[in-house]
Amino acid sequence: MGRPKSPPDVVIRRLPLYARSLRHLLDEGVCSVSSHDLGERINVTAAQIRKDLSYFGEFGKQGIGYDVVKLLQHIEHILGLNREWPVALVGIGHLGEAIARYEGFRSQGVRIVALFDDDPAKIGREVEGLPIIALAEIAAVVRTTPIALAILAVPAAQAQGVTDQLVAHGVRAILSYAPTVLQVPDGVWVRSIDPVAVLHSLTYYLAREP
Amino acid sequence: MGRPKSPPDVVIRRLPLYARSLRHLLDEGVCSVSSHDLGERINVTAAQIRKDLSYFGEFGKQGIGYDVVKLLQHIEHILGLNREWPVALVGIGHLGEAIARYEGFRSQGVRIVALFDDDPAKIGREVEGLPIIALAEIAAVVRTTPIALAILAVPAAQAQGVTDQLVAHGVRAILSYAPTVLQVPDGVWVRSIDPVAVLHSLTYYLAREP
DNA sequence: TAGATTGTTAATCGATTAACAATC
DNA sequence: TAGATTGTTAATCGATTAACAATC
Repeated sequence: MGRPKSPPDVVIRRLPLYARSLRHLLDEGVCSVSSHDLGERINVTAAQIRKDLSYFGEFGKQGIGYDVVKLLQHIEHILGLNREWPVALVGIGHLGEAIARYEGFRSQGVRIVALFDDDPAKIGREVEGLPIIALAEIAAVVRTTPIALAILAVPAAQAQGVTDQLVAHGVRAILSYAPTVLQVPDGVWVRSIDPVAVLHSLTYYLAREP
Repeated sequence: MGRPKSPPDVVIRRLPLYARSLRHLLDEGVCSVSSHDLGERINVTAAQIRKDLSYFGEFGKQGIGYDVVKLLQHIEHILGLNREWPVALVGIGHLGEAIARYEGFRSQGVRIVALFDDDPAKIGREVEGLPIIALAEIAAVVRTTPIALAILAVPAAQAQGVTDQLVAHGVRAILSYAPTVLQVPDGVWVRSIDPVAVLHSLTYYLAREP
């Protein structure tokens, strides 16, 4: 009978790329863009962009294209980027520190508000104005600032344990840099960034070339 | 008439996860594993593992499963991880330095052999025993050590220019951390790590929850 | 042997692309 | 108006899953 399909995850993962590209267009002073031109910038077909957007509404004008400002606002709203999500960063080694300092993370919709690490040598140090605190203190932190989103930059061996603690304190989405597959209950979202696995898939093609 | 299909990229991207899981099994002293048990560890169905492996040959025994050592060797060979691929790391900011120092990158099959950055303040400094050199020196470097694989940790604005230079000097696969879509000629492989885009897709689900 | 598990084929599911009426 | 481009439907393509004969 056709209740409206909810958008597949693969579409949700493309929306941030559309948003970024629209921000660039905005910077360039472009007011209006067609699905074709937008697609060219990110190597996606025009049909796919239109199909993706159609899950959420009608944002364009026939014969014209999309108003850059309005489409960007719509997508940011869909993604929840009109709010600011407080983020916990767990694991302040070299990588964690780079993440804490990375400009790009001070972006639309998310803000790192707490740094956790259980190494006594690190606790108390500040990075970018935020003190490093023990993970045990998360209970106190979420009492004043509920944290739904966390970034995990701990060694693989600790990743599952830390995940369990985060979830127990209300975290419902995790971006993990740990090279391991995390098990989480329903209702919790995990995405992994796995650069070594990516490198290891690239070598496949190198090994097979002329 | 059915010449054998070449394995889809999605299969190639899973192989490194199988390999990693097999290495863990090896560490645990497990000799033999079924597609079911292997799949459970990485949230993949048994059927998918068997189908994936079938693109490359027959590695198991009915009634028994797979010999861990042999399957691992096969997969590493398929991925080209039996060789060591010299890797160039370009962009030694906070992130680049974290990558250079990251234990996990000193892994099976790949080794960072050169650090590039064009910031005069950085050139000459050493990280983990490797000197930071100007990108212009890549011509000299590849003369002695041909480099097919590069990691890009430069700002988005420089990413395309750096990519063009790398490709001109023989690089054929790039792992990019720059939040931008790179354009490359045929025969060059690019994979992007885009943590901000991933965060921005997670907020979608957070925004929609109870 | 009986039980387990592979490799493979066919069925299913889902995502992408093509096409086009609607309309700016 | 004529040309351009949307939103949507149907067709295509590709990936995943189920099922099972083969066999250890």
